[in-house]
Amino acid sequence: MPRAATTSDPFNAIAEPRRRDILVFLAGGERPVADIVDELELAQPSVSKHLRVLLDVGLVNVRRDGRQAFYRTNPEQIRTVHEWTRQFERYWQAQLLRIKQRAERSTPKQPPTDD
Amino acid sequence: MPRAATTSDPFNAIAEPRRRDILVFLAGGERPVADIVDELELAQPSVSKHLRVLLDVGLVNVRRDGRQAFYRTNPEQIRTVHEWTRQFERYWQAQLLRIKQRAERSTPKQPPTDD
DNA sequence: TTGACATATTCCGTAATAGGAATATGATTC
DNA sequence: GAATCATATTCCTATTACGGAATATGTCAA
Repeated sequence: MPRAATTSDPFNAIAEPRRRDILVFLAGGERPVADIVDELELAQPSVSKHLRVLLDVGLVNVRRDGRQAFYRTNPEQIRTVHEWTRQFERYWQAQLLRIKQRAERSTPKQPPTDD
Repeated sequence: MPRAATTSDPFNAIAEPRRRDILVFLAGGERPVADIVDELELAQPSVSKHLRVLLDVGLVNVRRDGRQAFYRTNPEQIRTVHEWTRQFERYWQAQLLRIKQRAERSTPKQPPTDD
């Protein structure tokens, strides 16, 4: 089985670095496609294709006005990924605590608590 | 250019759902490969291959003891993804606020603030 | 209508994927 | 040393991806 489609979920969609760049650029507010092309220095068809993927998974929204298309990031969908990673928060906090305690033990002004 | 290698960064590595399952399973503490095979009901070679990818990007660590290999999630590396998504936090908070305000406006007990 | 403009799609080629089956490596036990 | 156990790697294949170039679609202006 090959890799899952980029349009299958936000995890696959944000695997591509250019798409992450686009999401960051569009986070502040809606922008026409040409602005993305100029700012990120990508080919226009490439931008349109990336936007298509992002649109399919709901990571961006469009508003069409005349011949322009204004895209903006849909932060709610990024939140999906944020929440998944958040479940590991307690583990990296524990890890940081252990590092801190180790540092305190090497300069024992205060008696360290147990591990 | 095809998609970036799964071993290029954590974003690509966690694009695969089974790898996310493995990371969650290994978050609580180290486990031998056979436990992953049993718990997630995957073929053993498949698990070894996924672990290889996760190891290459630093999402897991190994401790080898005899013929067994004990893997555990390295939460610090997942934090990379968490921090990237976190930059959108203010935007989805603003979005939630707008939704809340709209709800208040439809039952105007209190005068709503401006949009 | 014609032409210019903004964006989207198609076609092509190369490269990487994940699963399955078979096999390899390496450690223990007899 | 031989058999067994735990894990890793290799080979194969179908599928998908992304970039580039060319082209299509749709809108506005003259």
